[in-house]
Parts: sequence; structure tokens; C-alpha cells
Amino acid sequence: MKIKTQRLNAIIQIIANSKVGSQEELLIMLEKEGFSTTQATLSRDLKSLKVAKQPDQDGGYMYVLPESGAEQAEDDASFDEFPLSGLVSMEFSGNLAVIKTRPGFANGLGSVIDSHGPYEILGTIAGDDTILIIAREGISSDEVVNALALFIPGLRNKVIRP
Amino acid sequence: MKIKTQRLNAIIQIIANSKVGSQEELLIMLEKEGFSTTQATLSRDLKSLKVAKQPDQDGGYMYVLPESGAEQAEDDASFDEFPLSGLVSMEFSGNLAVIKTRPGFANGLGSVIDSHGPYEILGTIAGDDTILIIAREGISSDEVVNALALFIPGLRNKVIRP
DNA sequence: ACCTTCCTTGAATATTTATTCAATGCCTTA
DNA sequence: TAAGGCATTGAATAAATATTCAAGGAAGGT
Repeated sequence: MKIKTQRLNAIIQIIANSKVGSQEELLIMLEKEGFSTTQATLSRDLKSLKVAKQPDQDGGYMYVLPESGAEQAEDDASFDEFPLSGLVSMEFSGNLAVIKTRPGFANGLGSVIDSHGPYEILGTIAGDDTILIIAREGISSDEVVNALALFIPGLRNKVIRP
Repeated sequence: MKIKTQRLNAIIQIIANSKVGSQEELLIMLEKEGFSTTQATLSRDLKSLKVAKQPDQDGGYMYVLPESGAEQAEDDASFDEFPLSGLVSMEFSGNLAVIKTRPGFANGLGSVIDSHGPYEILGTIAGDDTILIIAREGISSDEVVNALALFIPGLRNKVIRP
């Protein structure tokens, strides 16, 4: 797994789970997780993740993931854009997919996937904030996304491509 | 009417109707509308309006209004069909509220509520499919709903009134 | 191997945004 | 009326963020 992808993931996790007010702050948190980088890179990372900086209730600022902050200004109400809680990211490795959720959501979302039981998916295992999805042999990552997107609105926006 | 209020309104209109990439840009647009001010004031205005700066699709940045269109999105039918947050219902009894979720979702949704920590809510306890919400004294059920609806799309549709 | 080309990055810098500070005007109350 | 307290603002500045530029590294081709 590429270091950049790991870092992007860590950034998503950090922003999803705690309040970050500046890139310097994020830098420090990433250091604690073992990522060493610079503000310049964070600026680029946040841009590519479409993370927005928003005034908060306490007179400060906080970074928000594109789902919960505001909807993208696509004039047509594409149902992919609905801000839904829980889903954080989805990534692939071979015929495996890993979905990251907000803490506590993995089981709920996992059972939703199980109950739909798409053909493309052999099975799932859910922890607290992570769901492992085992795809059937010969099924591409695109096909997995398509199958899940049928009943998980907003999923496509969360897929991180290598 | 106060000049500041007029200006704030104009800012909202401009951001709602066109793409603004920087405060300098906004400054120019406001000049055209007859408002003369400085970047310092815009920074304060945007902060008070909770306007966020978000990376856009074209490699630039744009300001977005907070939770604009949240109500529009809410009455879309697909929300009821795909309750990804697991939300099932919400009911009140005195200063308590009980949220029912699909199995496994209560903890996730509960921690979302906790992390937002709205003033109106004293605390929450989550089981597997039930969240108990304790409201602050003197807070009405409507106020609780309003506070939660800020970050739980579709909540209003799930509230069961006596 | 060598040479591209593309991707990623840090340092420095440019740009943008937030805040400090002082000044002004507008209330209210004495 | 005067005096005190807010609210608002612009200029200057501080702070934060974005981009430029050059350098390394990986992947692929010859």
C-alpha cells in the first residue's frame, strides 16, 4: 500500500473522529500516528479529499469531510450526494474491499450489506469501524462498487482509487 | 435596516447563485452591488455566516453555504428507502427522547450525536437498536429535533408526535 | 543499463484569510 | 448633555493555506 494512500486514510479518520482546526494541528496528529510530512503536502491532500474548512460553533474553524459539511453544488440532485452518516471510505486490494465507517457503524452497515446479499459479494466481516468485503472471484472492484451503490447512496464518492 | 444585515444578505445571495473562489472575488462582486467594504470585514462576515471554503471539481476552491438545501434533499423518497444511518423512529417522553435504529446502528449514531455535542442535549445512552437522549432542562422536543436535524438528515421524517 | 515520463514531496514563497488594534458611531443611562 | 458600553469597521499585521519550483523515485520503454 502506498504511503500517500495510507496518509490520506489517516487524514480521513482523524477528521472524521476529532476536531481539527488547522493544518498545523493535523500535522501534529499525523506525527503521532507515525506520518511525517509537511504543511504543503497536507494542503494538497485536503484539496484532493475535498475537505472543507468551516467556521464552527465556538468561534473557531474546523475541517469537515465532504459528506457532512455541505453538498457539492451539483445543480441536479444526484442521489449520490446525500450526506449520510457512517460511511467514511472504501478501498480495494485484490478481491478484497475495506470499508471504513465512523466508530460503531460497521456492524450496522455490514448487516445491511449482508441482508441485500449481492451476488458479487461472497461475504463480509465487520468490526467496530471497519468492514471487510470479500468479492467473488472474477468480480472487478467496479462491479463491487456498482452492486453496493444500489443501496448505499453516496458510496461512490467515498471510494479511494489507488 | 442595518447595512451589515444588507451586506450579509447580499453575500448569501452571491454565494448561492454564483461560484466564489476567494474573498477578493467576493469583494469585487459586492462592489458591483453597491457594497463597499474590505477583506477583513468579509472574513468576519463569512465566519459569522458559517460559510465554508471547499475544494471544487475544477481544481479550485469555492465557498459554500452551511446546510443549504438540506430540507430539499430530505423529502426525497430515496431517503426513506435507504436509511443508511439506520434511523427508524424518534419519540419523546418528557425531557427524554428515544431513537430507534436498525439493529447495530445505535452505537454509531449515538457517537455521532455525542461528537456533535449539541447544547440542548445533556447526554445519550446507546444500546444495539435504541438510543436514549436526555435533553437539558427547559429544552422543548422541537428544539431537540432542530438540534439533531442539523447533522442527521431525514430525522424530521422519523419523529413520531403524540 | 540509460533515458524518458509521471508522481510525490519539501522548502521556499506567494497568496489568502484571520485577527489585532484603534477609531467611529450608536445606543442607553445618569 | 456627557459618559460608558457595545457593535462595527479599516488598516495593518499575523497566521494560515496554496502554489511554485526543483529534486528524488518508481515504472516503463529502448
